[in-house]
Amino acid sequence: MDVRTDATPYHHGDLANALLQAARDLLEEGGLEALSLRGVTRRAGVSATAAVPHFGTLSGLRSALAARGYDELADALTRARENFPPAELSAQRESSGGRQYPTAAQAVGNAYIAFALANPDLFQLMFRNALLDHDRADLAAAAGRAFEALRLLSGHEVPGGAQAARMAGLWGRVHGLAVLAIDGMLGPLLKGAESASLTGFLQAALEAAG
Amino acid sequence: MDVRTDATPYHHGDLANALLQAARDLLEEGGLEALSLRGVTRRAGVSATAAVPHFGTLSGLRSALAARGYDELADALTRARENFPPAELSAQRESSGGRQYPTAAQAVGNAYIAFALANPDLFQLMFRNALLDHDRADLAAAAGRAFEALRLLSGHEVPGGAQAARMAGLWGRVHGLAVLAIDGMLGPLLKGAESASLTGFLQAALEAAG
DNA sequence: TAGGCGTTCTTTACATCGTAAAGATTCATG
DNA sequence: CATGAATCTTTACGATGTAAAGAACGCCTA
Repeated sequence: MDVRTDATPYHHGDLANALLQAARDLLEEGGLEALSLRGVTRRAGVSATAAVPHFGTLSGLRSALAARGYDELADALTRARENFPPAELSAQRESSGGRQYPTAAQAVGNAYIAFALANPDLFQLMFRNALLDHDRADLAAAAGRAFEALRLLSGHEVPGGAQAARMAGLWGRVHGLAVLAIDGMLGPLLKGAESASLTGFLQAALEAAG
Repeated sequence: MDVRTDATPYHHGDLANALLQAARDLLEEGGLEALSLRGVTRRAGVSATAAVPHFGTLSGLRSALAARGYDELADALTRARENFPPAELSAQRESSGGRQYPTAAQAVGNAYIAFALANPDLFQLMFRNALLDHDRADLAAAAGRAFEALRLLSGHEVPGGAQAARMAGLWGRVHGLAVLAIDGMLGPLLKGAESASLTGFLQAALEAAG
């Protein structure tokens, strides 16, 4: 017997997206520990197990969220590369004959760090493979896109098989600075630095020679 | 009325250490998610809440474990610096006049990465500040020791306020490579590299110029 | 258009977890 | 030897992930 008299219909219509949005909110508000299936469904106003048909387990929800993160990261990296050089620098570049590709690669690195700082908890989730299910097709596809875009970190090719090691070195540096900054580990170093702003300090750290 | 007739005494004697050892075992076996207060006490053969007098909450247990990790990391870094140069290289160093400090700094970086690869889950725990309680004196002290030892990453001083940025750059590179390797992110890059071994690849990535 | 089926969502249930509180036991200190 | 502090157990409670069964809905087909 149909006893539903209130306005909310039995079927939500777009519950998967609503749950993902709620999950992202919870993640931003309380970090990874605050991301729970029950919390997500509670915020979306549905029953405690309503996420099961869409994501299965908690790891499924996390993976769907991480997939979105990888999509956004891939977009941010390719956008940083395509929008380079910025308009205000094109005149200078033409006159001085400065190298375009290296600084374009720097712009990609800056975009990587900017994404991490803008979405710290999502970024951490994306790189905790133990919490994710890489068998999910959407996650594997999005991560692949991001890794492909990551090659823009390297501005120029390098002879021999050293290209992979070079990529890893560049990636390691931007990734390490990103996670150290997210976890608040750079506080003491930042205090003894010239630039008071975190992004300025990270910029200097990126440019400092090894 | 005393009804205890079995051999196990009511007081354990060294439960704190036993719990920490059990915690470390659980961490190595099942990762961060497997580290639970109840699991630790279960493995130690005591009641479910026996850890409370020693560590308080779960975050307290994690912090005590992380403190041990920082102690070990500090030891590993200082040992790597003090044991440099290795005996087989001292003759070459004297004859060629090679720079000692930069390669000693490399040895410190290698020790950092070696520690992370040898204790992946402990390493991850140490750098997740949201899970730790830095008000605990032992954790703050051990972390301070490790950060002090970390300065050995920089082989020589640098003029002006750029020293902090240089330190961050060096730290970021070794830390980033360590966490990327731990999370299995370097697989695709490793496949297209010369050296098949992970440590050899990381070595090449460290030396690759930016 | 009516019936049936798969999907979506709810309800119920259960094991496990962190943690608080109170009691039992032992140690230490006077 | 007595008293209090520290250690450990027992009990209890709310929250979580997940499994299973049932209700409501959309859709496809006869």
